[in-house]
Amino acid sequence: MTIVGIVERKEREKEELRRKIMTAARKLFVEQGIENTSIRKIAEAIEYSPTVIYLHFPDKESLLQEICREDFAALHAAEASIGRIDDPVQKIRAIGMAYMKFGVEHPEQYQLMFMRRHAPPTADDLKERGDPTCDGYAILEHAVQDALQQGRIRPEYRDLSLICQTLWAGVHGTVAIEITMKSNPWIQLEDFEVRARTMLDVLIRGMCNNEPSS
Amino acid sequence: MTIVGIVERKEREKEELRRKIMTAARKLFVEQGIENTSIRKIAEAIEYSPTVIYLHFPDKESLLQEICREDFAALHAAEASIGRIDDPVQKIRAIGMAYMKFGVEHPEQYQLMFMRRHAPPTADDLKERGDPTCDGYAILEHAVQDALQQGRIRPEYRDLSLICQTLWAGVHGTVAIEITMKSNPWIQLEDFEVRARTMLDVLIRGMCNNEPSS
DNA sequence: TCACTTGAAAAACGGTGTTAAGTTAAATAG
DNA sequence: CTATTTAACTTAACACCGTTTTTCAAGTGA
Repeated sequence: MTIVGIVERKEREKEELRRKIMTAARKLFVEQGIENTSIRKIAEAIEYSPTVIYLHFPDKESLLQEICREDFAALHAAEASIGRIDDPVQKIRAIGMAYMKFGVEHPEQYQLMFMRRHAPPTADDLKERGDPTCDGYAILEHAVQDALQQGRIRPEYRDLSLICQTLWAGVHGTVAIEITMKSNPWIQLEDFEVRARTMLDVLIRGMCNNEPSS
Repeated sequence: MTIVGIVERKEREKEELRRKIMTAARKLFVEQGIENTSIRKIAEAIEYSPTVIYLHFPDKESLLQEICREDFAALHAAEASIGRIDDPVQKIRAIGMAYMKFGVEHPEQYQLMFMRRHAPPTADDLKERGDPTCDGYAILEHAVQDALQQGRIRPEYRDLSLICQTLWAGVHGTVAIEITMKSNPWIQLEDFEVRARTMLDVLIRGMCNNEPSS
C-alpha cells in the first residue's frame, strides 16, 4: 500500500532536479558564456547524465527560454524597485537607467533575453501564458502614458508604442554596444555611465517638451 | 627551367579558390543564416573537401572576420555614396539613415559585423592593417566634427566620440531590435521606416541646437 | 513472487570545427 | 627522360555537440 506522501515527495524531488538544472545552467551561462555552455556540461555540473535534462525540458531552446523567463522577472523586479517618482519624465529616466544597469551587470542574461533571435511561436506557448517581456515593458508604457497625459511629450509624438520603442531602441543600443564592443580593440568606448546618461538626456530632450533639465 | 608565369598562375588559382570560398560562405550566410552555415556546407557548395578551407583560413572565425571586413567596405560605400550635403546636421541624418537601411537590408552581414562579440586581438592583426570599422565611422565623425565647428551641437556636448557613440547607439539599437525582434510574436514593432525616422529626429533634436526642423 | 511502471544511464546518430595522415598530380633537378 | 621533391587536395579521425533510442535497475501493485 502506498503512502499518500510518497507521490508528493517524488514530485518535490522532480521539481528540485528541475531547479537544479536551471540554476546550474544559468551559472554556466554567466561564468562561461552562453555558447560555451552545453547540455553535457550542465549535466556534468549537476552530476547527472545529459538525458535527464530532456525529462524536464523538451530541448535546449526551451531550457534557455525558461531561464529567460525568470530573468525577465528579475528585470521587472529591478524596474519595479524604483521608488515612486511623481514626475513621469523622471520616472522614464529612472526606468531607462535601471534597464541599462541590469544589462551591463547581467550581460549573459541580457544576451539571452534581447540579443538572440527567438524561436517561432509554438502555438501552445501562445495561449499558455502571457508575454514574459511585457511586465517590464508595461512599466515603461505606464510611465510614458502618464507623460503623454500630462502633456510632457512633444505634440508630434502621439503613438504610445512608437515612443516606447524609440526609447527602448536607444537604451538597448547603448547596452548592446557595451556588451558586444567592450572587448573590441578597434573601438575605445567612452565610459558606460557617461554614455548611458547622455543617451537618456538626448532621448528625453528629443521627445519631451522643454522643461527644466534634470 | 622554370617558366616565370607558372608560379603566378598558381597564385592566381589560389586566390580564385579563396574568393570562391568567401563568396560561397557569404551566400550561405545570407540565405540560411550564420549559425546554419558550417564549414562542411561551404565546402560542399564549392565542391571541395572541408579541409581545403583551412589552407586559406586558419579557422572559421578568421573566415568570418574576412567576410566581415569586406562587408564593412560595403557599408562604407553605402555611406560614401551619399551625395554632398552642406548642412552637417542633415548629413548626419543621411548617414544614420544609410546605416540603418544597410542593417535591415543585410541583416546577416549586420549581425556578423555588429552583433557578435569579437575575438581577442591576435597582436599580428593589430599592426597588419587598420581598423576595418573606422572607415564608416570616420564618415560620421567627420560630419559631427563639422557640426561641432559650425556650432550646431548643443554646448553641453563637446566630446566628439561621445556624440558619435550616442548617435551610433541609437541607430544600432533600432536596427538590432528590428533584426532580433521582427519574428518575436510577443512584440509587434511599429513600421521600421517610422521608427528609424523617429529615432533620428529624436537624436538630432536632443543633440543639436534648435534649428528649423527638417 | 511476478508483471509493470518509472527514473536514470549508456550507447548511438548525425552533425560540428579541426587536425593528422595519406594520396596524387605537377614542377623541378639531374 | 627519369627520379625526386613539392604542393594541392582528400580521407580518416578526434573530440565535441544536441538529441533519440535502447537498456537497466529499482520501486510499486496485485
